[in-house]
Amino acid sequence: MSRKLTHRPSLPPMNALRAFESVARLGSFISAADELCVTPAAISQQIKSLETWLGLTLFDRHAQGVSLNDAGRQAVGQLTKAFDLMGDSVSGLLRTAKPHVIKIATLPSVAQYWLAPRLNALRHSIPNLEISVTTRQTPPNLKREPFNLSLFLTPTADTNGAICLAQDEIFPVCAPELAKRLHAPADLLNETLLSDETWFDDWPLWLSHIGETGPLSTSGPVFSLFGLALEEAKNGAGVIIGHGFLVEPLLKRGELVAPFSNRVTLDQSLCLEIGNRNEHDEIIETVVNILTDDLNATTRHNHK
Amino acid sequence: MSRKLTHRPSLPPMNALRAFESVARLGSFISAADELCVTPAAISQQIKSLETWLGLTLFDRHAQGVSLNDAGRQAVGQLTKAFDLMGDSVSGLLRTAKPHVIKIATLPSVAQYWLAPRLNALRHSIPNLEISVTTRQTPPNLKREPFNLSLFLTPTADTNGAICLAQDEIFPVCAPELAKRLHAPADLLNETLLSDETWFDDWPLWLSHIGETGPLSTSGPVFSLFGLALEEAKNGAGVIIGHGFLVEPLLKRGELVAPFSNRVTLDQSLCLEIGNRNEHDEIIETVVNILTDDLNATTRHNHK
DNA sequence: TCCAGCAAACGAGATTTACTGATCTCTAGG
DNA sequence: CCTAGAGATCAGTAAATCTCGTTTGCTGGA
Repeated sequence: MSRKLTHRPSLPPMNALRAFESVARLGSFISAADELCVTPAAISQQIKSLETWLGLTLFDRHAQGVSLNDAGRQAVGQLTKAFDLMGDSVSGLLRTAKPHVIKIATLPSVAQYWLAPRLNALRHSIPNLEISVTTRQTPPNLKREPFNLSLFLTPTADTNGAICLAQDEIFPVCAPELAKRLHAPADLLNETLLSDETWFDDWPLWLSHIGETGPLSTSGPVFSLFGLALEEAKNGAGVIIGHGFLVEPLLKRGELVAPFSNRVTLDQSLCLEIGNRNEHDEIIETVVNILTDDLNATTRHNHK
Repeated sequence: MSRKLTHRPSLPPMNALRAFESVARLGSFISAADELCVTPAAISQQIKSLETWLGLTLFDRHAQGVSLNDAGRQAVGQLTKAFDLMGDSVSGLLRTAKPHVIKIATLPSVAQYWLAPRLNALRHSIPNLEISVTTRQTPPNLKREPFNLSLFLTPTADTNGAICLAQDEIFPVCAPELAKRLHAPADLLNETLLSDETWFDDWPLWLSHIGETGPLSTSGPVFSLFGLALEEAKNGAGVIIGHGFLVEPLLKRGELVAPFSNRVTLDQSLCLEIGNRNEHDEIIETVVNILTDDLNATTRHNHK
């Protein structure tokens, strides 16, 4: 009945609020766009629609970006709480309804070379376990998105509350065959330098750390996934920068070798973060224990 | 860059969450549809999309409606808090940014006959005051929607925290000319009985309360607004059920008369509710004082 | 001073999402 | 057995949201 006399709902557009919260928290339209998986233009429009609806502006616009104004600063705290609550309620729902499902978010390369070898141990130790692995380039916001675990490279500065599994260490690796031609970094001049989109900067990074500033071209083939590039390297197609925790097993098996001793330690680690959990959630504890077995091999089996 | 490798955002559809929260709180798709100003079909689809996304159901379906299941019950509390927080942050934003704007939500008839005469007093007492009156059929959720005041008929049972301005009292009124023909309720048989959509039940209600169960037809012309019907009554077009707090001034001025002494007191009152406010918000205090002047005429001017 | 580069704004068209209106199902109650 | 009420379903449509290409405004370096 009163449904016909349609009054416009006096609520602001919610998606615009989410966009605002994201921009406010991250500090720029571009980062917010990344987080929400849209273009900055979409963010720009959402913010604009919100400001129009409210009849006031929320950001000061500068040439080099935006910054919250007083009004925006007032609102962001509560909004962040609200969206966190929302995310947490959904996570909680899924945890309770499907306690045997573990959702892990990680980098594609970590999933393939670090996580995959350990999945069998997990399935073996925990009957009925259902593991869902989601690969992405950026870590999820565990307060919002319903993942149980996240496994990403984290700058050493902000490893609070995370379990560090391995310091990140980079160095060139290649097929044993090819390595015979390499005696010093300068020899790389004659080789194909492989790289991938995620770690595109690894070659210049390693070269500059070892003091090599020569004419080495870092413009070899670029693969969309580290895994693809690494397979090529195994086939002898070129040299690639490997990350210690990923290539260690391959080195052990002799499928790859590290032609130089120059390892560069980066200021970041492979870190395991745990999402909000229910009380007495033994499954997640067990999973974490197994994944961290490499770290504290002596304290294994102390779960349950 | 990583913007291109579009991972689907791991968040549930927010509008579906809002629909769910509304249904959970109100207990039915239809009430939720009313609250959100959409059809029940829309709610049904939103709920369904949410349940599909989650991979679990949130309601038990019965023929006569839905009821929350365990999963739904777990989630609703947090979600309600989240949406309340969201609404509150927006309200706070508007209050702070535009402290001189007072938004009032009320019934159309109350706006016209009760509020309008008092607006001048408000404007007169508070310089620069900007009053925005929104009329609708159902009270706003003050935790969510950015109104400063709401003025609606509230059942006596749930007047907690509200200021009751007048008990609701209904009785027939008509033009003085027409009243000459009316000596007892039975005389209404020969008259046109006016009514409006909002208070369509007033005639049967009054008749049954005074013990009149006769053949009186209550099927006179129905106006979409009480105000229109009342104007017709003033013009002598028929008899209408008036609400005491609305027609009192018209009776005083002699534009209408109450032909019978049978007044029926309903179990509801005109109540003023105040939305979340900032500390030290003198303007809203003043407005409330002026609107409640009728009640406590002796304590007036005690604001400031 | 001029130019390159970054971040955001803008506009048009494409796409996705959400809503409506009509129809169908189920069941409690007459 | 029939009816009324609450949902579910479906197809067409309306609305919102997004993308792409371009433009603007500013800044820091040549």
